[in-house]
Amino acid sequence: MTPVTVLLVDDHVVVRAGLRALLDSQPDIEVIAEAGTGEEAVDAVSTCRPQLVTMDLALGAGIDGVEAIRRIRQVDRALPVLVFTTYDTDADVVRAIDAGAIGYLLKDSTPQEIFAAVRGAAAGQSVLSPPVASRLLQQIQRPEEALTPREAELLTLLAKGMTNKELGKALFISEATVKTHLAHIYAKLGVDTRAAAVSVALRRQGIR
Amino acid sequence: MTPVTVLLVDDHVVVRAGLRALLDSQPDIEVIAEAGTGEEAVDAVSTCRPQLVTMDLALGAGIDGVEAIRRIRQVDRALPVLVFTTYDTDADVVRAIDAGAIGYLLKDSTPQEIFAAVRGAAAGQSVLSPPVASRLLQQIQRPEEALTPREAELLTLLAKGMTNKELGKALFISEATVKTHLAHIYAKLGVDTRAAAVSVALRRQGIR
DNA sequence: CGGCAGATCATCCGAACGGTGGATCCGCGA
DNA sequence: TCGCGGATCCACCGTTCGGATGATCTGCCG
Repeated sequence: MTPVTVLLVDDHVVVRAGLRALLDSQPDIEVIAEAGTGEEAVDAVSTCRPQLVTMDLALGAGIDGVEAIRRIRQVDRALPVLVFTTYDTDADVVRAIDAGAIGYLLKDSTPQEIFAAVRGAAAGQSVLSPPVASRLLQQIQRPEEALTPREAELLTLLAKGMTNKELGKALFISEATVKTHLAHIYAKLGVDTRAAAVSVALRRQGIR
Repeated sequence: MTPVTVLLVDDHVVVRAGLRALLDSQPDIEVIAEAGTGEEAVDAVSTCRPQLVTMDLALGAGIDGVEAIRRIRQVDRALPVLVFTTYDTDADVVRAIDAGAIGYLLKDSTPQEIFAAVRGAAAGQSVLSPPVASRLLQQIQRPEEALTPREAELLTLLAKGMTNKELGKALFISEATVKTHLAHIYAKLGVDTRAAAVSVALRRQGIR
């Protein structure tokens, strides 16, 4: 039988080299291309026609991993994309799955887990790292903690240290509305000050 | 001539495999051992006697990279340790250099930079990734931005979302003193709200 | 010894914030 | 069609915060 052909996408040469070394050690898996940016990845999908893509979410320059997934799936909706990244923040996982990723693997996975994930994803099965899976379950089990898009938007700006007045101008809403959103955010996050909310926000949604 | 013998320390199998693949492609460099935790690394230094150690700072379980560097240098003060990590937060760089690292390399470095760094470090030369170097220079050129220990302490607690009153009780000082410290912190960080200060604090000192 | 930096405390005041309790509008699904 | 959740808005009120300013005490370095 022919091996599964894989395209690696990661901006770190070292990670690409490592994944290639690991995957090529398996007779039924073959890395046929690498890409260091999202743009390269989209091109490589067209030219190399891999059967599976592994995708880092943080890609340094250019479009990010989520956007790359989206574009790849515009080119080939059947092509499974397996996210392979370091962090499993709530927002990242949801955004990646939303963009069409078939699985979400953490970089500290064991080789066995990685092989199984690649084979599973190539066969069309969803694969999630255990920590990611439990996170998602939590998210589902506690929907009351899920911020609305507008609240998340506000929280992001809040994390920049903006005042209510500035938030209002930035979002084209009144200061009163800002305060209403903030009150909702505080309730959902279990805090009662903007400083604490910023703290939670930066931990949750990763760093910027 | 005999190649430089290297011990790789990183909790990610993929990264170890990648570095090994890269370094072993060079005739004058030879990876002789790998370690996934700080404790393993210290043991491996004794048993394998490498001429150079590459060290990730985030090691998952057990002691962290900085502590590992410290212990390795207790075993062999002449053994150069090259930090090889993803992030270059101010605090990390300073702590690693302080612990005795001879260089600080970022994981998104090119293979050429990595080879040069390994050869340089093995020869006893200090090597810093350009972004890291510029950061350190900034730190030195703007000592006025350096927070006093007390201010840093306060900032850490502030990042937990505490109010002035709570900060005062936690640090056994009056609320007035808290405000004085905060004013100094704001001036040094170039912000004027506690939320913005928290934001800066979390970026600077890494997370947690 | 004299000064300087750090830590401590104080007071005052206007601005910003957080809590409470409303209100309207819209779209979506039961 | 009738809710319900999301987004928007408003007013009131007490608390907190940030800025300005000045003061004392300590330890250290020249």
